[in-house]
Amino acid sequence: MYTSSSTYLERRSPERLQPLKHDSCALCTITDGLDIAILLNKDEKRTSPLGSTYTMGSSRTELDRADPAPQDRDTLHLFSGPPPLLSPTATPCGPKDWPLRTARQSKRARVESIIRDTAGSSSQEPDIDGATEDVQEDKGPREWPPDGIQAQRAGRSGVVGCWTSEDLAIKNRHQNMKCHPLLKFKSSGGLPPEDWERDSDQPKEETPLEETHSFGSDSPSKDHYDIFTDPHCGDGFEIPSNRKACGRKKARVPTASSPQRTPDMANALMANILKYELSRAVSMSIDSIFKSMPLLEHPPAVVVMERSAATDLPHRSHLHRSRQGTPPGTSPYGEKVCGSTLAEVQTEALALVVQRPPQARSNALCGPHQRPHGKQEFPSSHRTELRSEPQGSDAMDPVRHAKNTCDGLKQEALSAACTPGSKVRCKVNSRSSVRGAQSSRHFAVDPGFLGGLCVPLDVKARSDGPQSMLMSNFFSLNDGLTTSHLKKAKLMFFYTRYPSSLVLKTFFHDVQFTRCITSQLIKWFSNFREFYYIQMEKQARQAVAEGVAHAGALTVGRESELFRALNMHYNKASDFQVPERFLEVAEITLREFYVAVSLGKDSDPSWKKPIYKVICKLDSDVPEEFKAHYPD
DNA sequence: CACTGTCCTG
DNA sequence: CAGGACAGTG
Repeated sequence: MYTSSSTYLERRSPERLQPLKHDSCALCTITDGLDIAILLNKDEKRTSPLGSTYTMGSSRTELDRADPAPQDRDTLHLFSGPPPLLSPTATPCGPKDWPLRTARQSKRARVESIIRDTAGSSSQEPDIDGATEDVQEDKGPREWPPDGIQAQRAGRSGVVGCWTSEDLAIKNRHQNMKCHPLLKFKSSGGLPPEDWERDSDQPKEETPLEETHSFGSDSPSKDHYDIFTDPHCGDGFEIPSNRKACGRKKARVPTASSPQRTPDMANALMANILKYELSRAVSMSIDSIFKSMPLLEHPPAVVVMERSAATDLPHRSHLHRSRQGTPPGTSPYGEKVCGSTLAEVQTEALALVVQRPPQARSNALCGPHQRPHGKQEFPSSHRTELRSEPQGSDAMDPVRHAKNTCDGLKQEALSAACTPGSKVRCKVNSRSSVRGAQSSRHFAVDPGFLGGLCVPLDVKARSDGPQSMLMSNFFSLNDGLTTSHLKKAKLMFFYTRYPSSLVLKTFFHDVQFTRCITSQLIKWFSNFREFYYIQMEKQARQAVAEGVAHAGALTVGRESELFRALNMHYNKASDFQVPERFLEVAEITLREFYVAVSLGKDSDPSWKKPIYKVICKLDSDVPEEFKAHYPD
């Protein structure tokens, strides 16, 4: 759930850092949580502005504020994930001889700080909350960053406008604080990253993904005090891989003056804090999930929502981009996400939302397949196979319903998905739709799931994980043509070689007819015709070459070579009883070609056109059965 | 100009 | 089977 959110930031952060690395001014423009770590890191290098992270946390308890450590940890933890930029061999960000021992000391110091603060230890400013105390307390090794920098950041990032009155009140009480870095989260997403952060701060919350990529693997315990150096942080600009660790590590150097407290007290306090943070994190993550739900419910709105995505929850905007063909490894912000893929980022969350037991899924969406079949052209021996395809039109009903609820704008958006950039999309659609099945380079997605969901072929082929699976399910359900559609089209070809768009819409009523879909269907039939005419011409030339006396001598029977070729192409499984009429039409076509060839008309570049004209008049009505089901 | 169909190519 | 170029049509 929220893990993905935090992971998102974690993955992203290194990228955001990149440009900053060499340009300290860039700090001013950063609007998400990253700069916090940067600031902390940088500041800590000189001295550390710990405690600053607290003052503005208006929603936090006094206890929280009293101790900068947890907050600090949280903040830094934002970058504790498996940054793609980090190599497994990343060197520690701090001195190599900073061992876990130091970490324990830091922990201890933090707890002590909590105790001290809650006990109402002295402060130079009586009405000041813990943050200031912390500042005072850590005054030795830490300093506030130059006011100029903070003010600059505040100004440029527009953070000030986001301050709550309480924040401001607190701010006013702290002359040293020009701006609280954490406030920036308010302008960058609504969900305080520290909350996501906190989530992942709990070892239990760590996803397998994070574990595999845990660059802090040196310490299996996921101790956040592990120290790593981002290889991209040159010149001592250290970005903790376990970023929080890095920053915190330095920040939390215990002071010699730290009073000793009993471990029991510390534990109790820590437990309380933990409890509080946990419950808060859970509720926040639930909120974030619900915030992103509308997206899933109204797929066509994607384009419309795109604009706001940038200012929305990061993982949400991320979804948009992924869906819109953002090249793999490119973040919604156009940055390369080195190493990790965005798909990975979303994997857990989406899997949680979508995955259900195959059967339940199938039933839920598609329902029992009801085939109003008459015998007609369908041999009973194949009835089972035909019925087995759960992609009845019923299956699409939910989608159609959803579509119907869309307003014009959304319809337009959906249409747009197939127009301007549509070519790309269409390509993906049909191209992979046919080949995807065979192309095993596509990924392991529960086939039962996809089939049960009546997911378009392209989706099946493209699915490179639960992420794209979810995307596609909601986005493409009604704009993709499936193999079943293709098969149906081929069988329809036995009746109509030149279907009108009305016929297409009638018999493919379960797909959202965009221009893209329409032309794809038209293209299909065009291809069918192409093959058909090629076979006819080939056969006619062969007849001419064989010295067939007259056209009447040419017949097309079910045993003929010509018919076999055609049947193999349009009815590969031979599970469809080809209508007699088709044999007649084929015969007529063959004779037309024979006559033309034998008369030497083929010297005319457009000699086939008259034939086409004849053939297009031979179309017959497509049986009603084709409206009802997929002959797959 | 948009759409459709054919032809060629991959 | 799809994409692209091209031509014909309304």
